[in-house]
Amino acid sequence: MVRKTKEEAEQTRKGLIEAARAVFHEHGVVRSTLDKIARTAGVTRGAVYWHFQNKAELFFAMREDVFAPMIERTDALLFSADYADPLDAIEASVTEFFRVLEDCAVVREVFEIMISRCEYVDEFASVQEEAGRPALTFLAKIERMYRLAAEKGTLRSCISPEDAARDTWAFTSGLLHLSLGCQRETGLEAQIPGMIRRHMALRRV
Amino acid sequence: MVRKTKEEAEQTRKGLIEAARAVFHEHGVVRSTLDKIARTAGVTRGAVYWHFQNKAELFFAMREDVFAPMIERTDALLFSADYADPLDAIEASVTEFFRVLEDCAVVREVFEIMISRCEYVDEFASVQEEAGRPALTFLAKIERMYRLAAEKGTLRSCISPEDAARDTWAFTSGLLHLSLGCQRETGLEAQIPGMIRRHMALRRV
DNA sequence: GATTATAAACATTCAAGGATGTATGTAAAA
DNA sequence: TTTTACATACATCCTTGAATGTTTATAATC
Repeated sequence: MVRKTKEEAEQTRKGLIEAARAVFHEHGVVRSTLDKIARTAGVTRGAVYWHFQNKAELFFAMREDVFAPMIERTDALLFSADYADPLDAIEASVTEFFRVLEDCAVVREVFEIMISRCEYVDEFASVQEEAGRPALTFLAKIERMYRLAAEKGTLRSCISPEDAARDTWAFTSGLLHLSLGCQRETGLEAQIPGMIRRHMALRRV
Repeated sequence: MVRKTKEEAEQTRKGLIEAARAVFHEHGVVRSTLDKIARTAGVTRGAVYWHFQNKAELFFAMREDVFAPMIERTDALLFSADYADPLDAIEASVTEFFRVLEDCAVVREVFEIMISRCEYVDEFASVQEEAGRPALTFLAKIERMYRLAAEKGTLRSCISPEDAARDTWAFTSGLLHLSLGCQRETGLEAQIPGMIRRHMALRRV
């Protein structure tokens, strides 16, 4: 079987990304060989080298596949006009993020790979920078929302929007790392929505 | 040169741990070969296999070398009798943790390796669990302190000690990951003490 | 509408270079 | 003398990148 149609080729590509996710998740990025990924996808290394330059590019593709929709989804809530109080928007956005993380195995796997199954050196050093960018823009976004809340008077006056944003920023990052990194099977997931709610409650008037 | 004295042998062991730290930090754990580590320490792989069973054991030793003193140090502050208010003890302990992290390159390197240069699969899967244990006990410890604060009346009554502890837990973890993982060179380090202070201020009466 | 040239979409093979674990050698400390 | 604390050598096994082979979808041509 050679020379597939465009749709079939696209299927192969998707299959490789899926396989990469599974293999990366099981063996870690460095120990995952292109051969194993290819075999998992039911093809050979030739297919990998056709669709991607190398392992790093395959990794990027796998990541982008999940990251972009995730950001779009949470941003939609964060900037939704449905919430009169910006604090509600922040709470909804963060809650949704962790809901997807728990409900969608694909998303969770990719985040688990990024957090505890990839060594950010050499070709992958840039991944860390790129992964850090969404984190930085997230900070900027919630800072904006906190400022809005301050103007509307729903943020407690003893807290500056900048401080509130940084605190929530660290809180969210920690929650992500704790829930995926080390605290599996401790029932943390079930507590996350409550933790978020009470975190936000701390800064409401 | 063969058959060193016990002290010299111990020096070799220390040297191997130091070399491992440097090489792990530069190339990531998986891509670090025992040969490279040995050469960096000025010995051969024979020495590595004499002192350690394999790479994993060397990794454990490197980690323990830094972790244990770190925990001891922060616990000393957390449980110090010098602070009348348990919230002050928590603040001092966490602040000290990040101070050491910034001041001590060795400690920072080990944490950086643990956070972004190691793939937690196979032989290293257990490392993640072990690394998660200090995190869990930290939660238990600050929960105890928050409870004490509640009894003393220095914790705001609208927050339960459990909630306060979990929030601080996530905050601390996030701070650690943000400062080491992705937000280098953004001046975050300089803001950390202030962030901790204001985080704690949020829950003081 | 049939033919044909082109290039897409892989499979296979090759060359080269490590890495690990173990086995063995060895000189000095104890 | 016996261990210790390594160094050296060996066997095995992988992995990657590139080169080359193969078949067929597809577009251009007639």
